[in-house]
Amino acid sequence: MPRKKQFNEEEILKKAMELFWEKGFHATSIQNLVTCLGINRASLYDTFGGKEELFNKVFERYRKDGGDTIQSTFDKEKSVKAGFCRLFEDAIEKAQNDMAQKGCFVVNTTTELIPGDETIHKALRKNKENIESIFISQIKKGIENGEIDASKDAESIGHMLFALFSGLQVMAKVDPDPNKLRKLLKSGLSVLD
Amino acid sequence: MPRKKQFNEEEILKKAMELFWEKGFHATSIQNLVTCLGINRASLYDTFGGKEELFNKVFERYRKDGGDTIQSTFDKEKSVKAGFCRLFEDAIEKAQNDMAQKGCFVVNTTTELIPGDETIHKALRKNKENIESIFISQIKKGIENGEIDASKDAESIGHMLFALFSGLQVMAKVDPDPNKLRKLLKSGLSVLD
DNA sequence: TTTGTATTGGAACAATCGTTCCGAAATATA
DNA sequence: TATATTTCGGAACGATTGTTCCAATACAAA
Repeated sequence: MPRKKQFNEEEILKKAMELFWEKGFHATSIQNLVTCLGINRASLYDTFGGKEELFNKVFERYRKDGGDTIQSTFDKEKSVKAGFCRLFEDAIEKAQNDMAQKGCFVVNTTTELIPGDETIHKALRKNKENIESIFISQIKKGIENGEIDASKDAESIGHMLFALFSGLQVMAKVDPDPNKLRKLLKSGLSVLD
Repeated sequence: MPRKKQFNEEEILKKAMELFWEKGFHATSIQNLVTCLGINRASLYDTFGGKEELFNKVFERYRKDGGDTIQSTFDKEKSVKAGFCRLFEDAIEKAQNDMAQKGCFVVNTTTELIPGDETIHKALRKNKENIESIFISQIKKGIENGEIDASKDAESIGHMLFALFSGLQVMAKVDPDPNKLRKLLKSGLSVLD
């Protein structure tokens, strides 16, 4: 009986993500969304609830995808160091190809929505713990392998590389010059040697 | 003949900075400013021009003060390594004492106002070059001193420590736990050894 | 005290904010 | 084809946005 949806929900979420990612939460208006997504104002509210709910849904998507991507990046590489290298190289390449200089959606949201939004804060804390624990277990794996010196402290390096990863995303917004970013990367990953 | 200003312009700018710093540009309304600054709406426009001009003025202040503080931090310490250590320790302590978890105004502005705002973009690029050049010249000084191994690449490490510094400010918003931050710092500064 | 300028509170501006509602159009099932 | 249900376009909501203007007030200098 019911009429079919005339839009692909996945594609709409993708477009919404792009917009929120580029402009941030507060600077993105419903009118922006309606125009950009190409769906009706009423449909937006019927399907997604409202601006805040849409943002949360979109953000959770990005966050989850990001975590999975990081894990699979390590899985694809045959050494721990190569994994970290690939991870950072990918980020640099993405920054280089991103004409809008959107940076990282997670980092942008961190600085925009904390303090104030407890939902986002909780999600970000979870995200941090998730990625850091991936980093740390990789480093531990490397130590067991003999690939990384056993005198290293996996936790310290894990936290440090997470901070460096975040910082790289900030820097890429100001100056995405791949040469500087690669230099930075080389120095940063030297802590594993 | 003219009546004296009934408010201290310096204090007003300080309060405005606090507000923009905590909430960001877009989430701060003129009404917020009027209420928080305690001055009249008309006075705000007469004295500072408007929201954007006020923000730019406030931001430029923060940026300049920040750069000067960093330079004087190095000047006060007797070794290069101690300088970097003090710089990061100070940032950690500030994050710890900042109940509002505002983070760093420059980092927040970077992620909120780029892309789109060319004025801010230019100021941020200048800021980055300024601080990086301080970092790099300190490292070079350390190499000449013999304090830092001559095989190190000053520029690479300079870029890297700037990124780490930015990343630390992002992390501090999510989880300002000083223990983790100090661990991170220890690993990060080990690139100088 | 008078004069001249600045600041003040508050009204008012058009524009936009996020959100809601409704009648018309569309379409999968019966 | 008839029915049920949803999406659609668009108007409209009250609230708030950044900004401007004005008459009243306050105060330093003449």
